[in-house]
Amino acid sequence: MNTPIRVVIADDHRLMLDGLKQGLTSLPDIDVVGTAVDGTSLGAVVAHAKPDVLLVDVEMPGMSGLSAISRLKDLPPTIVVTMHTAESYGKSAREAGAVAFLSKGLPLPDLAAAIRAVADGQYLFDQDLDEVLSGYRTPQLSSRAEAITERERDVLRCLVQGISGTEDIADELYISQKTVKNHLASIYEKLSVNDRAQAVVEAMKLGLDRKW
Amino acid sequence: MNTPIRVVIADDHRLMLDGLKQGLTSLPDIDVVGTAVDGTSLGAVVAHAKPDVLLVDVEMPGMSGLSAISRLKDLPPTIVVTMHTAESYGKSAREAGAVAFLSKGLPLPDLAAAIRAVADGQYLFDQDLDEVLSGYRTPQLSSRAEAITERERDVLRCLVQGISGTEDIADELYISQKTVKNHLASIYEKLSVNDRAQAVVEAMKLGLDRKW
DNA sequence: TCATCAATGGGTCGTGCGACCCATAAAGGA
DNA sequence: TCCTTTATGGGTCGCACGACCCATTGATGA
Repeated sequence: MNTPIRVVIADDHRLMLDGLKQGLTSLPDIDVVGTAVDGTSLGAVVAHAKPDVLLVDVEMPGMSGLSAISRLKDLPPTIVVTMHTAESYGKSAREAGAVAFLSKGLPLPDLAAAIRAVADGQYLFDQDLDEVLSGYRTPQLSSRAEAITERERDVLRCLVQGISGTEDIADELYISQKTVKNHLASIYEKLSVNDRAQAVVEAMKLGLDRKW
Repeated sequence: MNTPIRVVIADDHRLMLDGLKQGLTSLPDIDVVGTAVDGTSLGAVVAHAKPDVLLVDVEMPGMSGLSAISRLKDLPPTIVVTMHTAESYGKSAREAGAVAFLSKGLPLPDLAAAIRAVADGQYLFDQDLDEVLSGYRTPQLSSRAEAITERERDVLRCLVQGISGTEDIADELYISQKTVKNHLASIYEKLSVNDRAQAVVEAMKLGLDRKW
């Protein structure tokens, strides 16, 4: 199972910070491991959380996002975001050590893609963002989840929707009860669980309920 | 069960919009039923989604948030948010028909509290925000969920954590297997389900996994 | 004072569930 | 060509689960 990408977010607007944190954490392959509301505390947070990717707002009171990251040594791959669409900060962001420069006008899934991209070593300064991001749009599911076949997913979806009885699932999918049991047995093995309740928990943790 | 509060959000920054949407939707008592990225489309969205509460950013290109809402008739209780801490827009917001004016520096849980407050008929313009919000901090759980007792929640928490066997739960909580079964039976009745898998699903839908 | 409810516990009964054995048809890659 | 995987199905067995019945303690409130 690919370990999730560890991200630290810095933004002085708590609403933005909390929203991003929530939105990114809900993705199965991204973990928000720390946050900062100003430039001065950022160093300590990064040193402690050891993120794979750093996400910083340019506009911050006191120390700006750019001076904050240029002051860090051992800077992880860093994405700088701004409210302005203008590329005014683009050059300075690069000079400060950032590997990506994005607008806050971007949809959240694109930011997620950008995080995956920079975690993968990409640089994102140019205009053809879409081209680079397209390769990173789908959340990387863990290997265990990938092993779940189409039909097994159907069964799992029934469980997550509250259809838990063998007979109910069989009726829902137009197959025999025995086949349902066979699929469940495969699911249990692949998810390392041993009953329906645990399967539901694992399915939700892996994000299998959100991507279909 | 109290129906969730229906909210429409308008913000030109997609990152903020998507983040807020995600963060608010994850609350058990709030539903985001529509979004707009500019002032012009807001009217149509509100007319279609019929929200209980409207959340609007002041700073938006084209038509500002304020002129957008002042143009609406049948305006639902409206919260205006701004990036600036300054109360510069406060008066204009009131004049435009808003019932609350908040900074984006607010933590997300406070925004959620504010939404509950205005849905309840409160006005939020003054400085003693904390006092008003304090009464709305905890998400209003549905009546069914409220009926779940302390000990039953312990059992439910075990389930959500993947401890599903009767004996395992009994060991975890230092009680007999019989007591576990009794608690489970009560849970099933209160949640209108009939096995552990369905109980897990319901617990997560009601947000019982996030508030303890 | 008395009733109610939460939490703890007992027992019994039937069946649904999970673990194991197996087979067959179709599809797809080596 | 053959082997692997997927989806479909059969059977058996033992135990755990859920549905009922019940009691005792302590707290809380009418």
